[in-house]
Amino acid sequence: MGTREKILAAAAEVMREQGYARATTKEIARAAGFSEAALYKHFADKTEIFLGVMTSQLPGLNAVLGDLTPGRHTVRGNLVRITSTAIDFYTESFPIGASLFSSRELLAAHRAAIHEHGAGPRTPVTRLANYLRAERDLRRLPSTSDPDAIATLLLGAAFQQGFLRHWDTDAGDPTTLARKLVKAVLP
Amino acid sequence: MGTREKILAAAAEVMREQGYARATTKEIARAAGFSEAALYKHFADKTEIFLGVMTSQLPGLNAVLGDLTPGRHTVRGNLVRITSTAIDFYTESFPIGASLFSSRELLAAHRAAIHEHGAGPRTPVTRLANYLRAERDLRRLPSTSDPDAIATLLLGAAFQQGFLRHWDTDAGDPTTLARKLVKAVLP
DNA sequence: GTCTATATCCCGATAGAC
DNA sequence: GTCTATCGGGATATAGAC
Repeated sequence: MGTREKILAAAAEVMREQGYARATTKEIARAAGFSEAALYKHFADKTEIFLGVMTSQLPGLNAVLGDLTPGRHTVRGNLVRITSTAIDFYTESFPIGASLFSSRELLAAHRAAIHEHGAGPRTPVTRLANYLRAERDLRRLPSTSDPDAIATLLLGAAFQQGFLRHWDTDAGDPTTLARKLVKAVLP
Repeated sequence: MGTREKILAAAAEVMREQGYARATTKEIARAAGFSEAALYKHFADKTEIFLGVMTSQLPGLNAVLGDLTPGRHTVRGNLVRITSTAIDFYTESFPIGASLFSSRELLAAHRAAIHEHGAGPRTPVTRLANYLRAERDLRRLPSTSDPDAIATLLLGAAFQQGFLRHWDTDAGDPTTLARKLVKAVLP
Protein backbone atom coordinates (compact mmCIF):
# COMPACT_ATOMS: atom_id res chain seq x y z
CA MET A 1 0.00 0.00 0.00
CA GLY A 2 1.53 3.29 -1.12
CA THR A 3 1.81 6.41 0.97
CA ARG A 4 -1.18 7.95 -0.69
CA GLU A 5 -3.39 4.99 0.13
CA LYS A 6 -2.12 4.87 3.71
CA ILE A 7 -3.05 8.51 4.15
CA LEU A 8 -6.52 7.97 2.75
CA ALA A 9 -7.12 4.93 4.92
CA ALA A 10 -5.95 6.80 7.99
CA ALA A 11 -8.13 9.80 7.14
CA ALA A 12 -11.18 7.60 6.71
CA GLU A 13 -10.54 5.92 10.02
CA VAL A 14 -10.13 9.19 11.91
CA MET A 15 -13.25 10.68 10.33
CA ARG A 16 -15.31 7.62 11.22
CA GLU A 17 -14.07 7.32 14.77
CA GLN A 18 -13.63 10.92 15.80
CA GLY A 19 -15.81 12.98 13.50
CA TYR A 20 -14.75 15.52 10.93
CA ALA A 21 -13.91 18.23 13.46
CA ARG A 22 -11.19 16.04 14.94
CA ALA A 23 -9.95 14.89 11.56
CA THR A 24 -7.17 17.48 11.47
CA THR A 25 -4.13 17.18 9.28
CA LYS A 26 -2.08 16.56 12.40
CA GLU A 27 -4.33 13.72 13.49
CA ILE A 28 -4.47 12.15 10.04
CA ALA A 29 -0.70 12.34 9.71
CA ARG A 30 -0.24 10.73 13.12
CA ALA A 31 -2.66 7.90 12.27
CA ALA A 32 -0.95 7.32 8.92
CA GLY A 33 2.52 7.36 10.45
CA PHE A 34 3.78 10.34 8.43
CA SER A 35 4.45 14.00 9.01
CA GLU A 36 1.92 16.64 8.12
CA ALA A 37 4.21 17.88 5.36
CA ALA A 38 4.04 14.48 3.69
CA LEU A 39 0.28 14.90 3.27
CA TYR A 40 0.84 17.96 1.15
CA LYS A 41 3.26 16.15 -1.15
CA HIS A 42 0.43 13.81 -2.13
CA PHE A 43 -2.61 16.08 -1.93
CA ALA A 44 -3.04 19.72 -2.87
CA ASP A 45 -5.06 20.52 0.23
CA LYS A 46 -7.30 19.02 2.87
CA THR A 47 -10.38 19.07 0.66
CA GLU A 48 -8.60 16.82 -1.82
CA ILE A 49 -7.91 14.36 0.98
CA PHE A 50 -11.56 14.39 1.93
CA LEU A 51 -12.64 13.83 -1.66
CA GLY A 52 -10.20 10.95 -1.92
CA VAL A 53 -11.78 9.37 1.13
CA MET A 54 -15.26 9.74 -0.27
CA THR A 55 -14.42 8.19 -3.62
CA SER A 56 -12.02 5.43 -2.62
CA GLN A 57 -12.64 4.46 0.98
CA LEU A 58 -16.37 4.02 1.12
CA PRO A 59 -17.66 0.51 0.54
CA GLY A 60 -19.51 0.03 -2.69
CA LEU A 61 -23.24 -0.28 -2.77
CA ASN A 62 -23.01 -0.20 -6.53
CA ALA A 63 -21.09 -3.45 -6.67
CA VAL A 64 -23.98 -5.32 -5.09
CA LEU A 65 -26.48 -3.54 -7.28
CA GLY A 66 -24.43 -4.64 -10.27
CA ASP A 67 -25.00 -8.28 -9.34
CA LEU A 68 -28.74 -7.86 -9.70
CA THR A 69 -29.95 -9.79 -12.71
CA PRO A 70 -33.64 -9.63 -13.59
CA GLY A 71 -35.11 -13.12 -13.68
CA ARG A 72 -32.51 -14.66 -11.37
CA HIS A 73 -33.33 -15.89 -7.87
CA THR A 74 -36.53 -14.54 -6.38
CA VAL A 75 -37.45 -10.88 -6.46
CA ARG A 76 -38.08 -10.97 -2.74
CA GLY A 77 -34.71 -12.55 -1.99
CA ASN A 78 -32.91 -10.04 -4.18
CA LEU A 79 -34.64 -7.13 -2.46
CA VAL A 80 -33.83 -8.47 0.99
CA ARG A 81 -30.18 -8.81 0.08
CA ILE A 82 -30.00 -5.32 -1.40
CA THR A 83 -31.82 -3.72 1.52
CA SER A 84 -29.68 -5.47 4.08
CA THR A 85 -26.48 -4.49 2.27
CA ALA A 86 -27.73 -0.94 1.98
CA ILE A 87 -28.28 -0.74 5.75
CA ASP A 88 -24.68 -1.78 6.34
CA PHE A 89 -23.42 0.58 3.66
CA TYR A 90 -25.25 3.62 4.99
CA THR A 91 -24.29 2.79 8.56
CA GLU A 92 -20.63 2.81 7.61
CA SER A 93 -20.73 5.88 5.45
CA PHE A 94 -23.06 8.09 7.43
CA PRO A 95 -20.51 9.82 9.65
CA ILE A 96 -18.27 10.67 6.72
CA GLY A 97 -21.14 11.68 4.48
CA ALA A 98 -22.56 13.90 7.19
CA SER A 99 -19.27 15.79 7.27
CA LEU A 100 -20.22 17.18 3.89
CA PHE A 101 -22.56 19.50 5.70
CA SER A 102 -19.73 20.98 7.75
CA SER A 103 -19.20 23.53 5.06
CA ARG A 104 -20.83 24.67 1.89
CA GLU A 105 -17.51 24.51 0.05
CA LEU A 106 -17.02 20.87 0.91
CA LEU A 107 -20.53 20.03 -0.26
CA ALA A 108 -20.03 21.93 -3.50
CA ALA A 109 -16.60 20.40 -4.12
CA HIS A 110 -17.90 16.91 -3.54
CA ARG A 111 -20.91 17.48 -5.75
CA ALA A 112 -18.66 18.68 -8.56
CA ALA A 113 -16.25 15.78 -8.09
CA ILE A 114 -18.77 13.02 -8.30
CA HIS A 115 -20.75 14.73 -11.00
CA GLU A 116 -17.75 14.04 -13.21
CA HIS A 117 -18.15 10.35 -12.51
CA GLY A 118 -21.76 10.64 -13.57
CA ALA A 119 -22.91 9.23 -10.26
CA GLY A 120 -24.49 10.58 -7.12
CA PRO A 121 -26.49 9.68 -4.07
CA ARG A 122 -29.55 9.01 -6.23
CA THR A 123 -27.76 6.42 -8.31
CA PRO A 124 -28.57 3.41 -6.11
CA VAL A 125 -32.26 4.37 -6.08
CA THR A 126 -32.30 4.70 -9.85
CA ARG A 127 -30.54 1.40 -10.40
CA LEU A 128 -32.80 -0.47 -8.04
CA ALA A 129 -35.85 1.04 -9.71
CA ASN A 130 -34.56 -0.02 -13.11
CA TYR A 131 -34.07 -3.56 -11.87
CA LEU A 132 -37.64 -3.60 -10.54
CA ARG A 133 -38.99 -2.31 -13.83
CA ALA A 134 -37.26 -5.18 -15.62
CA GLU A 135 -38.77 -7.68 -13.21
CA ARG A 136 -42.18 -6.17 -13.76
CA ASP A 137 -41.75 -6.59 -17.49
CA LEU A 138 -40.91 -10.25 -16.83
CA ARG A 139 -44.23 -10.55 -14.98
CA ARG A 140 -42.41 -11.34 -11.77
CA LEU A 141 -43.97 -8.25 -10.21
CA PRO A 142 -47.61 -7.15 -10.48
CA SER A 143 -48.17 -4.63 -13.25
CA THR A 144 -49.66 -2.27 -10.67
CA SER A 145 -46.49 -1.98 -8.60
CA ASP A 146 -44.46 1.21 -8.72
CA PRO A 147 -40.71 0.50 -9.12
CA ASP A 148 -39.62 4.03 -8.23
CA ALA A 149 -41.70 4.13 -5.08
CA ILE A 150 -40.49 0.74 -3.91
CA ALA A 151 -36.85 1.65 -4.50
CA THR A 152 -37.30 4.98 -2.73
CA LEU A 153 -38.96 3.35 0.25
CA LEU A 154 -36.48 0.53 0.74
CA LEU A 155 -33.31 2.53 0.27
CA GLY A 156 -34.76 5.47 2.20
CA ALA A 157 -35.48 3.22 5.16
CA ALA A 158 -31.96 1.77 4.88
CA PHE A 159 -30.52 5.30 4.84
CA GLN A 160 -32.34 6.29 8.00
CA GLN A 161 -31.29 3.06 9.69
CA GLY A 162 -27.71 4.05 8.92
CA PHE A 163 -28.29 7.15 11.00
CA LEU A 164 -30.28 5.48 13.77
CA ARG A 165 -27.66 2.82 14.28
CA HIS A 166 -25.23 5.49 15.39
CA TRP A 167 -27.78 6.63 17.91
CA ASP A 168 -28.91 3.33 19.39
CA THR A 169 -26.07 0.92 19.17
CA ASP A 170 -28.54 -1.81 20.05
CA ALA A 171 -30.37 -1.99 16.75
CA GLY A 172 -31.43 -5.40 15.49
CA ASP A 173 -30.07 -7.56 12.71
CA PRO A 174 -30.11 -5.85 9.28
CA THR A 175 -31.38 -8.94 7.48
CA THR A 176 -34.30 -9.41 9.86
CA LEU A 177 -35.37 -5.82 9.41
CA ALA A 178 -34.85 -6.03 5.65
CA ARG A 179 -37.17 -9.01 5.45
CA LYS A 180 -39.94 -7.13 7.29
CA LEU A 181 -39.57 -4.10 5.07
CA VAL A 182 -39.60 -6.07 1.84
CA LYS A 183 -42.68 -7.97 2.95
CA ALA A 184 -44.47 -4.65 3.43
CA VAL A 185 -43.83 -3.45 -0.12
CA LEU A 186 -44.33 -6.73 -1.95
CA PRO A 187 -47.96 -7.84 -1.94
CA MET B 1 -37.49 38.14 22.04
CA GLY B 2 -34.75 38.06 24.66
CA THR B 3 -31.05 38.06 23.95
CA ARG B 4 -30.79 34.35 24.51
CA GLU B 5 -33.48 33.63 21.94
CA LYS B 6 -31.93 36.02 19.44
CA ILE B 7 -28.63 34.22 19.78
CA LEU B 8 -30.24 30.83 19.27
CA ALA B 9 -32.18 32.00 16.23
CA ALA B 10 -29.03 33.51 14.72
CA ALA B 11 -27.04 30.37 15.42
CA ALA B 12 -29.66 28.19 13.76
CA GLU B 13 -29.71 30.41 10.71
CA VAL B 14 -25.94 30.41 10.33
CA MET B 15 -25.73 26.64 10.77
CA ARG B 16 -28.41 26.06 8.14
CA GLU B 17 -27.00 28.48 5.60
CA GLN B 18 -23.27 28.06 6.06
CA GLY B 19 -22.72 24.70 7.72
CA TYR B 20 -21.36 23.96 11.14
CA ALA B 21 -17.75 24.76 10.28
CA ARG B 22 -18.69 28.35 9.46
CA ALA B 23 -20.94 28.68 12.48
CA THR B 24 -18.22 30.29 14.55
CA THR B 25 -18.89 32.33 17.66
CA LYS B 26 -17.85 35.41 15.72
CA GLU B 27 -20.32 34.70 12.95
CA ILE B 28 -23.17 33.85 15.32
CA ALA B 29 -22.54 37.02 17.31
CA ARG B 30 -22.53 39.12 14.14
CA ALA B 31 -25.79 37.58 12.91
CA ALA B 32 -27.41 38.11 16.30
CA GLY B 33 -26.20 41.69 16.58
CA PHE B 34 -24.15 41.18 19.73
CA SER B 35 -20.51 40.81 20.65
CA GLU B 36 -18.90 37.44 21.09
CA ALA B 37 -18.55 38.11 24.80
CA ALA B 38 -22.33 38.45 25.11
CA LEU B 39 -22.70 34.84 23.96
CA TYR B 40 -20.72 33.64 26.92
CA LYS B 41 -22.90 35.55 29.36
CA HIS B 42 -25.87 33.47 28.24
CA PHE B 43 -24.24 30.14 27.43
CA ALA B 44 -21.46 28.29 29.17
CA ASP B 45 -19.78 27.31 25.92
CA LYS B 46 -20.39 26.71 22.25
CA THR B 47 -21.75 23.21 22.78
CA GLU B 48 -24.51 24.65 24.95
CA ILE B 49 -25.46 26.99 22.12
CA PHE B 50 -25.61 24.07 19.73
CA LEU B 51 -27.78 22.05 22.10
CA GLY B 52 -30.10 25.02 22.48
CA VAL B 53 -30.49 25.18 18.72
CA MET B 54 -31.28 21.49 18.48
CA THR B 55 -33.95 21.58 21.17
CA SER B 56 -35.61 24.92 20.52
CA GLN B 57 -35.06 25.93 16.91
CA LEU B 58 -35.97 22.82 14.96
CA PRO B 59 -39.56 22.65 13.72
CA GLY B 60 -41.68 20.03 15.37
CA LEU B 61 -42.62 16.87 13.57
CA ASN B 62 -44.22 15.75 16.79
CA ALA B 63 -46.88 18.45 16.64
CA VAL B 64 -48.26 17.04 13.40
CA LEU B 65 -48.02 13.51 14.70
CA GLY B 66 -50.04 14.65 17.71
CA ASP B 67 -52.91 15.63 15.43
CA LEU B 68 -53.27 12.07 14.21
CA THR B 69 -56.51 10.60 15.50
CA PRO B 70 -57.31 7.01 14.62
CA GLY B 71 -60.65 6.77 12.86
CA ARG B 72 -60.61 10.36 11.57
CA HIS B 73 -60.25 11.25 7.88
CA THR B 74 -58.86 8.48 5.69
CA VAL B 75 -55.81 6.47 6.59
CA ARG B 76 -54.35 7.21 3.20
CA GLY B 77 -54.89 10.97 3.56
CA ASN B 78 -53.37 10.98 7.01
CA LEU B 79 -50.31 9.12 5.82
CA VAL B 80 -49.83 11.45 2.86
CA ARG B 81 -49.98 14.47 5.13
CA ILE B 82 -47.53 12.99 7.63
CA THR B 83 -45.09 11.87 4.95
CA SER B 84 -45.18 15.21 3.19
CA THR B 85 -44.64 17.10 6.46
CA ALA B 86 -41.82 14.74 7.35
CA ILE B 87 -40.06 15.48 4.06
CA ASP B 88 -40.16 19.20 4.82
CA PHE B 89 -39.08 18.63 8.40
CA TYR B 90 -36.09 16.49 7.52
CA THR B 91 -35.09 18.84 4.73
CA GLU B 92 -34.94 21.73 7.17
CA SER B 93 -33.18 19.89 9.95
CA PHE B 94 -30.71 17.82 7.98
CA PRO B 95 -27.79 20.27 7.87
CA ILE B 96 -28.01 20.95 11.59
CA GLY B 97 -28.57 17.32 12.47
CA ALA B 98 -25.60 16.29 10.36
CA SER B 99 -23.40 18.59 12.44
CA LEU B 100 -23.79 16.09 15.25
CA PHE B 101 -21.26 13.95 13.46
CA SER B 102 -18.65 16.70 13.56
CA SER B 103 -17.47 15.41 16.89
CA ARG B 104 -18.12 12.53 19.20
CA GLU B 105 -18.58 14.91 22.13
CA LEU B 106 -21.34 16.78 20.37
CA LEU B 107 -23.16 13.55 19.56
CA ALA B 108 -22.80 12.30 23.13
CA ALA B 109 -23.89 15.63 24.62
CA HIS B 110 -26.94 15.78 22.41
CA ARG B 111 -27.88 12.21 23.13
CA ALA B 112 -27.68 12.88 26.87
CA ALA B 113 -29.67 16.10 26.55
CA ILE B 114 -32.61 14.66 24.69
CA HIS B 115 -32.59 11.45 26.64
CA GLU B 116 -33.75 13.60 29.57
CA HIS B 117 -36.75 14.64 27.52
CA GLY B 118 -37.54 11.01 26.87
CA ALA B 119 -37.51 11.59 23.13
CA GLY B 120 -35.18 10.82 20.28
CA PRO B 121 -34.93 10.36 16.54
CA ARG B 122 -36.93 7.15 16.74
CA THR B 123 -39.90 8.83 18.39
CA PRO B 124 -41.70 9.82 15.16
CA VAL B 125 -41.40 6.27 13.82
CA THR B 126 -42.79 4.83 17.03
CA ARG B 127 -45.67 7.27 17.15
CA LEU B 128 -46.62 6.68 13.54
CA ALA B 129 -46.48 2.93 14.08
CA ASN B 130 -48.75 3.25 17.11
CA TYR B 131 -51.24 5.23 15.09
CA LEU B 132 -51.23 2.56 12.39
CA ARG B 133 -51.75 -0.17 14.96
CA ALA B 134 -54.82 1.67 16.22
CA GLU B 135 -56.19 1.96 12.69
CA ARG B 136 -55.60 -1.73 12.16
CA ASP B 137 -57.56 -2.48 15.32
CA LEU B 138 -60.37 -0.34 13.88
CA ARG B 139 -60.32 -2.55 10.77
CA ARG B 140 -59.34 0.40 8.63
CA LEU B 141 -56.14 -1.44 7.71
CA PRO B 142 -55.81 -5.11 6.69
CA SER B 143 -54.91 -7.34 9.61
CA THR B 144 -51.92 -8.53 7.61
CA SER B 145 -50.26 -5.13 7.38
CA ASP B 146 -47.19 -4.38 9.48
CA PRO B 147 -47.44 -0.98 11.24
CA ASP B 148 -43.76 -0.85 12.19
CA ALA B 149 -42.60 -1.64 8.70
CA ILE B 150 -44.88 0.93 7.09
CA ALA B 151 -43.79 3.66 9.51
CA THR B 152 -40.12 2.78 9.00
CA LEU B 153 -40.50 2.84 5.23
CA LEU B 154 -42.40 6.12 4.97
CA LEU B 155 -40.35 8.10 7.46
CA GLY B 156 -37.14 6.54 6.20
CA ALA B 157 -37.91 7.65 2.68
CA ALA B 158 -38.79 11.13 3.99
CA PHE B 159 -35.48 11.24 5.85
CA GLN B 160 -33.48 10.39 2.76
CA GLN B 161 -35.42 12.95 0.75
CA GLY B 162 -34.35 15.51 3.32
CA PHE B 163 -30.78 14.72 2.38
CA LEU B 164 -31.33 14.46 -1.36
CA ARG B 165 -33.04 17.81 -1.50
CA HIS B 166 -29.81 19.45 -0.43
CA TRP B 167 -28.08 17.71 -3.25
CA ASP B 168 -30.51 18.29 -6.11
CA THR B 169 -32.31 21.51 -5.55
CA ASP B 170 -34.71 20.46 -8.27
CA ALA B 171 -36.58 17.80 -6.39
CA GLY B 172 -40.30 17.49 -6.99
CA ASP B 173 -43.24 18.48 -4.85
CA PRO B 174 -43.27 16.72 -1.44
CA THR B 175 -47.00 15.97 -1.57
CA THR B 176 -46.80 14.36 -5.00
CA LEU B 177 -43.99 12.11 -3.88
CA ALA B 178 -45.75 11.35 -0.61
CA ARG B 179 -48.82 10.18 -2.51
CA LYS B 180 -46.77 7.77 -4.62
CA LEU B 181 -45.02 6.37 -1.59
CA VAL B 182 -48.20 5.87 0.40
CA LYS B 183 -49.85 4.14 -2.53
CA ALA B 184 -46.98 1.65 -2.59
CA VAL B 185 -47.37 0.60 1.04
CA LEU B 186 -51.17 0.58 1.20
CA PRO B 187 -52.68 -2.25 -0.80
C1' DG C 1 -25.67 42.95 30.34
C1' DT C 2 -22.93 44.43 26.91
C1' DC C 3 -18.84 46.12 25.15
C1' DT C 4 -13.50 46.27 23.57
C1' DA C 5 -9.43 44.10 23.89
C1' DT C 6 -6.77 40.27 24.53
C1' DA C 7 -5.06 35.59 25.88
C1' DT C 8 -4.32 31.05 24.38
C1' DC C 9 -4.47 27.59 21.41
C1' DC C 10 -4.36 24.95 17.31
C1' DC C 11 -5.43 24.65 12.44
C1' DG C 12 -3.95 24.34 7.49
C1' DA C 13 -0.17 25.06 4.81
C1' DT C 14 4.81 26.06 3.50
C1' DA C 15 10.16 26.46 3.58
C1' DG C 16 14.07 24.30 3.30
C1' DA C 17 17.34 20.55 4.89
C1' DC C 18 18.39 15.75 3.91
C1' DG D 1 9.74 11.68 -0.51
C1' DT D 2 9.99 12.60 4.07
C1' DC D 3 11.40 15.21 7.75
C1' DT D 4 11.66 19.42 11.38
C1' DA D 5 10.46 23.91 12.13
C1' DT D 6 7.61 27.59 11.53
C1' DC D 7 4.20 31.08 9.70
C1' DG D 8 -0.18 33.46 9.43
C1' DG D 9 -4.68 33.22 10.63
C1' DG D 10 -8.71 32.38 13.00
C1' DA D 11 -10.97 29.69 16.62
C1' DT D 12 -12.93 29.61 21.58
C1' DA D 13 -13.05 31.80 25.65
C1' DT D 14 -11.95 35.44 29.28
C1' DA D 15 -10.68 40.11 31.63
C1' DG D 16 -12.12 44.16 32.91
C1' DA D 17 -14.31 48.74 31.85
C1' DC D 18 -18.87 50.90 31.52
